[in-house]
Amino acid sequence: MTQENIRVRIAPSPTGDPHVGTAYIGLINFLYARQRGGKFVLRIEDTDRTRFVSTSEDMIFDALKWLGLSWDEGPDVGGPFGPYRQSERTEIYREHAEILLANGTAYRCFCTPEELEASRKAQMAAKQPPKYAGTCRNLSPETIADHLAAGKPFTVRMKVPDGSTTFRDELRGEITFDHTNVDDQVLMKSDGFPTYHLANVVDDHLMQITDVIRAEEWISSTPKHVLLYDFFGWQKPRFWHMPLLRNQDKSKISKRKNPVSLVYYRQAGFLPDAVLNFLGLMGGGMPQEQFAAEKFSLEEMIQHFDVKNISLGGPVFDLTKLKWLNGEYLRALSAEGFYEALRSTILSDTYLKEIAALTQTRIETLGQFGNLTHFFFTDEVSPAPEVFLPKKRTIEETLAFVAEQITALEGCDWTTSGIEAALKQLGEAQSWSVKENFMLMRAIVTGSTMSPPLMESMVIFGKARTLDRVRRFLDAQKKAASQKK
RNA sequence: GGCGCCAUGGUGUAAUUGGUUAACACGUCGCCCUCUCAAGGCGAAGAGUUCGGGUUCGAUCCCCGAUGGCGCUACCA
Repeated sequence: MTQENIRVRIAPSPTGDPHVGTAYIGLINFLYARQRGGKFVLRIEDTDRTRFVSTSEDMIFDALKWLGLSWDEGPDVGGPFGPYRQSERTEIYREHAEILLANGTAYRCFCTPEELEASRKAQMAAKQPPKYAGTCRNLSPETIADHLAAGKPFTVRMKVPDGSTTFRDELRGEITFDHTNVDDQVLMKSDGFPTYHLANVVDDHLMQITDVIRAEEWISSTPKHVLLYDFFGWQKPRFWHMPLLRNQDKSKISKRKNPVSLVYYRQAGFLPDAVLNFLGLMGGGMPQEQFAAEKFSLEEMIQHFDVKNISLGGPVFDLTKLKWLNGEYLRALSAEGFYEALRSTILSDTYLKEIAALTQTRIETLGQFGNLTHFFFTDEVSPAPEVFLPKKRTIEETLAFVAEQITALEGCDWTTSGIEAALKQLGEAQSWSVKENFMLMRAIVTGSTMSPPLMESMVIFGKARTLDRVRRFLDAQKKAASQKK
């Protein structure tokens, strides 16, 4: 038996803050590679230009480095199978789409988004499963030539044959999908970018990935991928689908119900070792006899973790337990180490300097520094209704407005002007005065009606932490409101 | 709705892969320590393994069904 060169990858999309789910899947892949002397590849899947966030890629790099999950090949370090950014590989996908077009396993589709939407609606109304109607499946060469000559935009779809696809999931065994449930997936969008399905298969093959370890949500599209490998005549990798991290209510983990940004965990003062340890607890994987206390390092995970032991129920990401674990790591630090941890995060010079600048004209003795800035250093503030509720507003409309504020903040540039513009625009649309609008936000973020400049404070406090604070406020108030009823 | 995946205390996991009083960790509660609060120590409550059928001398574990949860169902990943 020849020694197989194990190669695995994680493929995050730069669509926002780096996600705990990425860290989780990253950890599993990292361990898998390290345990087998394989390579761990980082690939950026930036094929969706509509959701692209320019700052995202660097945040992903930083977050993974912070955790200590280093990659052997990637956009920043290069490697023999680059480029590792899909937006730089469009030519490759185009060529491969041509191959499929030529061998008859794919076809051009000239349907417009509007037509597709209408068709989908009709199917839904008729209680039919929404599926591509196949309008362009068998166009004559002449029609295609005409459309092309007319410059009509088109997509490339895969031509799913009759039958069924069975593949092996390393954790679950064989899974079969009847092709009546596999749609003629778009492979190339009309903007010339590939969809995930094409890019993922092409890259995994070209990058010689041996094991695709990804989240469970991909199971239903795996038949499409398997079909594509067959269309190309390529050898398939092994598939491992990891359970999805969950909110308390068991739904797929989401920012609405849980902090999911790694930036948040970092800024809120979690230690990377604790986060990694906690992630390693999700789904099991570590032998319990040897680690009954459930505390272990990355090195110990490399030594003892076994992907095959992952249990398939979706684990609830329990912040309470993460905090306990983090506390354990904090206590294990030397006094000096603990102080250093503080100084490099929540009491860093840069953080302190930025905060100090806001207070100089607002205090009369240095001893008052804390009075004005405590909210920068606490995990939560809980303003009473007298503080946050505008005089002429009901609690219901206020909370509804806060929900809107969250949405506005999520989408804005995290600068003073960006925040101000987003909030003002929302206020105007909803007929909230600037004063009501900003005072409410001030109360939620600082816990008080008196504070340093709001926008500056929010910028310094950080997007991830600010949003978490506002979301938690909303959540708590909603609960309080519903209990009253 | 269709298709798929999953199912052990409130939460995360164990149970020589058919034989245990179902174990450990978090959380909760109580006691001790203590100027307070944590930490730490000790202890307790909490699941008869979603339910119903099978197979078996015997099922947490194997099979079938039901129920429930989750995911997918885009020119998003």
